[in-house]
Amino acid sequence: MLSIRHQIFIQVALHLSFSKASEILFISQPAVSKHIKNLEYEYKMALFERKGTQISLTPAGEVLLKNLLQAKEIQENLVFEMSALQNEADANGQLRLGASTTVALYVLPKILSAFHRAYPNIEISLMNRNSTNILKALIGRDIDLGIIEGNKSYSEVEYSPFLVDEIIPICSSLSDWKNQSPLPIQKLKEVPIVLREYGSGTLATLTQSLLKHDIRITDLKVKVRLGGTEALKNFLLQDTGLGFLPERSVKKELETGELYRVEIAGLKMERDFSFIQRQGEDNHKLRTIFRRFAQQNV
Amino acid sequence: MLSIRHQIFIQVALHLSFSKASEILFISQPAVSKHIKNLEYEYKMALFERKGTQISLTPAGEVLLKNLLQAKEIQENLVFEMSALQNEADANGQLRLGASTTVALYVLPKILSAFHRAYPNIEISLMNRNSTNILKALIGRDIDLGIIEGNKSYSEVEYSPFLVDEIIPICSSLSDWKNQSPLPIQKLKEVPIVLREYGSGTLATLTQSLLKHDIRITDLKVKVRLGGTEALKNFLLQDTGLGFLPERSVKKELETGELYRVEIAGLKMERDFSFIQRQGEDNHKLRTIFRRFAQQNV
DNA sequence: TAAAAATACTCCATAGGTATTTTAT
DNA sequence: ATAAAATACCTATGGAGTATTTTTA
Repeated sequence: MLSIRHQIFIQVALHLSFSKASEILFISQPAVSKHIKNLEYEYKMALFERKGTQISLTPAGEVLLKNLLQAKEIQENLVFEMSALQNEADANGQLRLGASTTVALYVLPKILSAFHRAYPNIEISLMNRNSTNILKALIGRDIDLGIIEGNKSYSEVEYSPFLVDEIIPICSSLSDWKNQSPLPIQKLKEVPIVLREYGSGTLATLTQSLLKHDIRITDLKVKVRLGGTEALKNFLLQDTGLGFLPERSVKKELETGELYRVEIAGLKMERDFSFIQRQGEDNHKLRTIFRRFAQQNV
Repeated sequence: MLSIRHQIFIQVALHLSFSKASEILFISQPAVSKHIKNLEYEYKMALFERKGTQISLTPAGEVLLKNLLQAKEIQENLVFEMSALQNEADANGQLRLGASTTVALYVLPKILSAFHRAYPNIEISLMNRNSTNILKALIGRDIDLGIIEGNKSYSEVEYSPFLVDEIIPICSSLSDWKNQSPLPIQKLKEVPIVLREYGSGTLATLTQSLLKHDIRITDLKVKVRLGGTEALKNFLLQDTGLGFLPERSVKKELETGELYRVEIAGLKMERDFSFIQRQGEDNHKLRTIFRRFAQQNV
């Protein structure tokens, strides 16, 4: 849809290199030079500043890039819609997802597998970072669709709800706390606790929920702090302490009986996950289809 | 920005004719045929149905057109932004406006003249219809920016406020009602009145305002009904009756003393005019600039 | 002196033309 | 018979290549 010339410009502008662009596009470097020169003649303006071996965008180049990236979004959608018309299974396109750990590890694998069966020609990539970095990656156009905690309605971003994740108290089936369930909430202060590291979303939710019962993290007998859901899970499997984990991350272990869900009266820990995409890009059919598919297959 | 091929497709799809498109684009009809054929080969789908001498879009053609029109919006914006970078006065583009009578006749001329002085290379066209038809023209993409009464927040359309128009009671300077000002509102029922035709916005506002004082149009002694503001104004200049007109339409006549503003206690008649543009097309710089310019130069 | 962009030149694919045929009303 | 699109065939521009030079860090 976009003229070859403008497609070439986009790559040069994104990589700030004529030769890098030529490699990506599988054409020669002089061809790239010529196209950019033609564009500069066409617009009667320099699009790049040549500073020795480095190049950078001029203001005109920035304006051009901004508009072309918008058009490129439409082009990608067009590719998808046209290919999908022939046959759903032939639908063609690429989707760059980003999600924070719980979703990326325990929710998406099943969904992605089913989605891939339904649309085998869609290339999906998944980035796994914390919410802040997913947001950055979205704004920086490194991903097309993100799934993060909360929905703080950032002005550059559109939110749509995905799922509610429950954090539950867990102990090993060997642990004594299994028999003491349900546990009165104030009793928590006497139990040896295993926690996630500072900065984890799971820990933040736990902190929030306990505060409602006037309990602070510092009131707890914290035995050890572990980085990552899996590490914590594996620790609990070997230990007698009590830990807090997303229900989805221990589904299998609860079924096999390796881990046990301890009831704590009145303690409900939930966090919302939402889809995010860049403002004004809601006419992108593949993203909409993926969102609906995910919402229906959680 | 769009490849030549797709630009040609757009024209064929909009006019549903290969030869019409060839005329518009100043190329031969066989060239058009070839390009469409190539596109159909590229997408591996028919884009047009050939039914004898007529052609129509296939579903695939519809999808392609929809996406390309979105991209064309961006292309037009790009042309404007790039040309404006060189020099504001060189800014290049076209703007198709639509407005209802009061605005088109009494507000826009001054603004358009000033705007043309500031941006001599922008082609402006102005369509003058009633609010409903302006809305239709906007949705049908015959205009880019409209100015209509009210702001009923139609889902396909974005509103932004422009100005408040006051409707005032008017009589000729020869008329006796000039001396009876201010007039008690109930006295209106005894005054010979000249009204606009059914369906006019001015009449609707008048009807609304009188209803607040429990006065119906049928309570008035309506002498004559006239189609159009100018007709009504010219009639009043020759007559002794009382009429209602937008203040902006009689500004000059009030200054010269040919017409006179009758005060009616407690009767305030106002209507809001708003800019309208298609949803999601707010990144169109020329339209934004024109809106701001107009708002500052009312 | 090495890395990146620009220049020079060559070649061929394709956008565009004219003339003509096909198709459906 | 006429209007519109398709086909055939020709031309020339411009997009792409290789080889080489220029530039500057």
